[in-house]
Amino acid sequence: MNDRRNDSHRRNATLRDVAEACGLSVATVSRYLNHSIKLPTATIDRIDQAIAALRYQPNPHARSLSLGRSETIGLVVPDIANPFFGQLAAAVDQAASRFNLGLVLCPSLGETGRELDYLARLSRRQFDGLLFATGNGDNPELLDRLRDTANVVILADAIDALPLPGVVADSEQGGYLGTRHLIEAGHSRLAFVGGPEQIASNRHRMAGFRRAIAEAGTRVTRIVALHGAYTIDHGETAARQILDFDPRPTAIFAASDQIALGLLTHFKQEGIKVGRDISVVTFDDAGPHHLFDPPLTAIRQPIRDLGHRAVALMREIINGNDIDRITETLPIELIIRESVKPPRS
Amino acid sequence: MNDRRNDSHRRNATLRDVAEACGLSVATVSRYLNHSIKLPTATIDRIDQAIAALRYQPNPHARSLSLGRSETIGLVVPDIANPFFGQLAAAVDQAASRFNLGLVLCPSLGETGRELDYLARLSRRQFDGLLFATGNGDNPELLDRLRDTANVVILADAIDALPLPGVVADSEQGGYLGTRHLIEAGHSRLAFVGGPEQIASNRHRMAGFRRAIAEAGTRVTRIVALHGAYTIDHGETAARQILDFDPRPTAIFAASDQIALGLLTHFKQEGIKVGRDISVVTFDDAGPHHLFDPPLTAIRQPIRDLGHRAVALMREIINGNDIDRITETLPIELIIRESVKPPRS
DNA sequence: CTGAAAGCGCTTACAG
DNA sequence: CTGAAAGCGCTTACAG
Repeated sequence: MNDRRNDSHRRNATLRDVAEACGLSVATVSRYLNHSIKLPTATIDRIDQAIAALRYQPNPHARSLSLGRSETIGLVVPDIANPFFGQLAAAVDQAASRFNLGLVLCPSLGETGRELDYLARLSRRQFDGLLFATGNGDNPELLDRLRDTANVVILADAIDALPLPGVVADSEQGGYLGTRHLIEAGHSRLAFVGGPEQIASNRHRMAGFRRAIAEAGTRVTRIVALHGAYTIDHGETAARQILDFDPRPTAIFAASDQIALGLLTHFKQEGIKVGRDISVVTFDDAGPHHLFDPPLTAIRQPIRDLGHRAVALMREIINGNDIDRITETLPIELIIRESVKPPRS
Repeated sequence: MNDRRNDSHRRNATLRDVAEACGLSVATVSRYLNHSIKLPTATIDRIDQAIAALRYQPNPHARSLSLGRSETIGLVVPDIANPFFGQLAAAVDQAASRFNLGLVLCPSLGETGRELDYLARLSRRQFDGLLFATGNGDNPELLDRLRDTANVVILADAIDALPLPGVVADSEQGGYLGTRHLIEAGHSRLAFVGGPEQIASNRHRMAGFRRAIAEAGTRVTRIVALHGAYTIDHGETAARQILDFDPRPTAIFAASDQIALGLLTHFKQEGIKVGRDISVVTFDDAGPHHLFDPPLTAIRQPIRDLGHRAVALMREIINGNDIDRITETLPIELIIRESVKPPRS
């Protein structure tokens, strides 16, 4: 016993150490720590002193094992190096830490395998809940697992096929506003460069694109849609294709920042000047677009609100409150900069 | 007992469930799973089938509690929304997952309190190791804790005061190369806009800046150094101050991308054209700088290598191999774009 | 080689 | 109100 005591500055102190140190049972100290007991202030002081002296901190594994929950949520994102997800992660972290919820980042690289793995860890209660941003909402296996998994909230990219709680930006309205802006500038040949054709965010952005075009009637004479992935590579490829069309589209709606980056990179390489030679609006607006040449007009996602709202929803779920299994839509905003100009006749 | 069996499709299966299912003891199954036993193939098949049928997966909390380690490392970064750290996190994740190490992101917001908290969790074995990127390397309390904490590797920002294993970019050489580039373009009035004055990365970048100037002899006639923080705000403030100097510096070395972003934002606002009116080189190069107006000349950090090397070091440490408690320096690269031009006479 | 049992450090239903 | 004890689901030293 003395041995245990003596090297307790080496080992981490356990609940038992502090209980012994103040002549109480571990049960009492545990209850005190979990606020499920009222104690005389003298006792409280003794405990607090022992805790301070021993630098006691609860072992999270033991606690989680016993409790069957971890007080931690996970955030799965396709690519943490993408500033949109970086900013989203920062927003989620801020909200989570306000509620004393741990946050672990779960990068999926867009791989369904990794996503399923995170779901499995959820069911092992390694996480109490999972905030799920995925571009694989059309994958049957993933849908299957998602269907009978509780404590998931969809984030950033809707999954239409399933009634799941979630928060996303208003992609349809974003597609609409951006495209209308293009049309109002006088463009009649439009290109939509999108992500994976079947996933909700892409379909919604495309739907908004279509709505603006329908509204414009005969003013729009030509449309091309190039679906693919929300990546720089796809943007570059699409840029190449667009330059080859005859007649060439004069304005592009890029369904994500990464796509726009690819577009701009290729145009720059080819000496095509955005604004003057071709107009572009992007979606997300998670980059320093005001410093671009030219400054990039964009549909801005409400990143902070998305993150905060998702955490709020998750808290409701974890606390056992009933919640609508529908995904909420947050408003987007058109940020007009200088990448959209009238077409040169 | 039958009860347990019957609802085992509801509960998560435990090791005991699979042991019962194939008529073995939990000890044997556990040993099999941990590769510390040779079994007849018939038995192996039985176990594998039971595992598959019950969809068994080990409970990570139980495992960690029993083992006293978590097979997880943490990455503490000041700001996950900063693309430099986002890209660093992606690199670390890639390396960690290659070794089947879990990674949890620990955003510190630059707060020492949070950093100490992560260190405490490390000593509770919530992490087996911590990759530590901090701008608080001059904080005495943090230094104290770091001194007697094992399993920490310093990342991205050196801590000179302590002999700790780590990996950083060659800030001194970066400061030198960037500044020499400015001087070679013909500038004689130079400004250094840095981060916190006392931290290693800033001092090293400043030292490189000084070395280039010393080397230039009398060609450089005026120097101003504006230390502060690696933030956009500081960049904006510094830009304002620089414009007020008389005579005004004609070239700026920005010690981080965030600082450069602030600089450029203010200059743009004021109608000062970078390249023409003032030259700028940035440090980090984690943004789409080739698309800026003008494209930003930069010192590029070897982000991927930093992340990979840090994980490799951590593995050595975790595996108990002796490792030098020195921080390694990785080479940087000068990326010449168009934000540095000769001064207008 | 295999199994029964102790132990990891908590929480909490159950008795007193 | 408080404590002894069981239990969370693993791993592994110790016996057989």
